[in-house]
Amino acid sequence: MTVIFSKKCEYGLQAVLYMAAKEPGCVCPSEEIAKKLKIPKEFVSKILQNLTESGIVDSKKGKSGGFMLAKHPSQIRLIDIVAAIDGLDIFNSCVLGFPSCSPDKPCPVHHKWGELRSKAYEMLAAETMDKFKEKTINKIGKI
Amino acid sequence: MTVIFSKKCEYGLQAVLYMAAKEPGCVCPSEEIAKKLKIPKEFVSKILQNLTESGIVDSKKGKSGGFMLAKHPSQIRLIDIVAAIDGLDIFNSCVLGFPSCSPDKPCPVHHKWGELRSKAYEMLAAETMDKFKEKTINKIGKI
DNA sequence: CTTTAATCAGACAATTTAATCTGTTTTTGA
DNA sequence: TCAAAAACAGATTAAATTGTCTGATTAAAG
Repeated sequence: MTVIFSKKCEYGLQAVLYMAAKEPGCVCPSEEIAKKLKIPKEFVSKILQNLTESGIVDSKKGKSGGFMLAKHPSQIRLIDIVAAIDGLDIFNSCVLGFPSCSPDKPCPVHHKWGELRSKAYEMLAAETMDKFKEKTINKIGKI
Repeated sequence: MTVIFSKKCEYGLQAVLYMAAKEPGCVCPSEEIAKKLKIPKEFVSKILQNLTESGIVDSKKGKSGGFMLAKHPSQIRLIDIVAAIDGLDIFNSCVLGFPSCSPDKPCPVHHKWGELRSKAYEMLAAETMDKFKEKTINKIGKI
């Protein structure tokens, strides 16, 4: 099997995209998010608690509580979620699994892979949540 | 955590690169490969058995036996190893984990990510083992 | 004030992946 | 022929990831 992001990270990205697609400041209980995205409720709840610690999400306890974005969607980048959940190791470690792969000890694909990786990073760092509102609504309607 | 290839696949790529860097037709016992690459012997042995079934590697049992490449290094692409071990799902499934992501049901990053993914595929499909001989020798000397 | 619905905290279970172990078969070479 | 060294097969263990459960705490609303 091959993975880019962990399930945690995938769900985290989905959940934040979901919240960003709703009215700003809107409070979403984890159950709503879980149902709409068809993912486990307790799991998404845990993940959003993590993102709360990272300052990306805010939470409100008690009845009519739930989660909401802590910042305007235009201030949240895809890479912020990835960094908070999976970390940024993938953008530094060797794709072939060689130890201490670096410019002076490069693995055979160091340069070529590095280019792709940089492009991926740049993409994730350039795109903010506000750009995806319409696309997210569209996709979630079709799950 | 984030992963591109599984450990199996990483070790498989390393082992094939190692064999491709040696004299053509050279027989390598798994112990030698494991020691040089500093990876578990039994594990690499298992992986090379898999690659034998896929026709990328050949094996010779008994004393002075071991593994060797089944084809000339110029006929083995990086993507062949990936396909044999991890499969090519990563190049088809949604990076955000959305179900049935496709051109008519695209996820928010479908297009942008698709471009990067295609570039990665093309790279892995273009590069053959013979291109890496020198770089591999260099890297393994520094592990 | 009590019920209800939510986060939160932490333990637990299940699954997958990674790694190890044990033993068998095969082949070479002394 | 026999011992050594290898692949091969399959079971087992270990670790990480994913998912579930239980209960505590908090806050709103009747």
